[in-house]
Amino acid sequence: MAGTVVNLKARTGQSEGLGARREIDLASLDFTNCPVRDVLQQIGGKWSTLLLEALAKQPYRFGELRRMIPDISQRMLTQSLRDLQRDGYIEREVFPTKPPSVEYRMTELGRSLYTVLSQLLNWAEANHDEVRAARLRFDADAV
Amino acid sequence: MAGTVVNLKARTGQSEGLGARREIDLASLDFTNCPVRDVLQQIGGKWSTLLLEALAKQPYRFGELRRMIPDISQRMLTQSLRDLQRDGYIEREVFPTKPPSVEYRMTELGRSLYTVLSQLLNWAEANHDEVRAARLRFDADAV
DNA sequence: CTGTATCCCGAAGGATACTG
DNA sequence: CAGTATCCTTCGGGATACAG
Repeated sequence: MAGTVVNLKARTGQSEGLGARREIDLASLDFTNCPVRDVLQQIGGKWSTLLLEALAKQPYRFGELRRMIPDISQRMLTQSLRDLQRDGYIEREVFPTKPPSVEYRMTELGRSLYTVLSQLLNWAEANHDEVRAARLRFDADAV
Repeated sequence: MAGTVVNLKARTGQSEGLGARREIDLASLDFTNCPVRDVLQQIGGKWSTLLLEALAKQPYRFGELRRMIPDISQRMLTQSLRDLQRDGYIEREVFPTKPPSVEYRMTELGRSLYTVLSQLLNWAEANHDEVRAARLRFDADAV
């Protein structure tokens, strides 16, 4: 089972020490190969999960996605799709039609991710009210 | 099952239309009550999952967390803990000792979240290599 | 239709100093 | 010990215009 302090150290790019006695070495913090952050940073983007949700259902073309998410800018749609493609979550196929058309579809890796990601999305939806209630309580106490 | 285009519309703060025929109303995009983004924004923070992982294991005091994550600034540690507390994921208890000590512990809501969140963290750890490989391939093709 | 290229702004986060 | 307060930098992301 993951999720212990050992993983914490892995997250900050450190190797685990010998015991609990030794203080951690502050130098040489790399951060570039923290697996969790490396993945979460991507799907933590403003539009990533939205696109994954859409493409999990079926392939879509650029313009279709654009219409489905009217408040995304063209720039961010392109960039988000590129990033998802770069990480191997989605594929891009160009059809050499008269006006060129491009279709995006989810890969197996993407589906694998979406399987666990959707659990989190469902949780968020299901517990949103409780979170909002907690916020109201907190803000009230803070006067 | 959630995670369809209907949810997409919910994410952007819209109510679902009557059918696929009608174009969505571009006006009145609220965004403040998009459940998924409302929750994901929090745990998408740079230190949130790290703190949740630590506190999922056991309660910790401020300084302990600080030592466990040496590259977090005091400012961000305070703020991240506050935010997690505000959303109801963790509790803060002050012990009126000589130098005051404060302990943070996970709530039931936090454990509930962490149950599904840890699945995602495990996935990230397990598939990190594949993601990195996909990136290398993408970057190579792009010349 | 599917993008690139620029410019720009606000929010996230780091460094440092000070406090009960 | 456990924070606040202030300043400053970086970066994600929006608006707009142009292009193949």
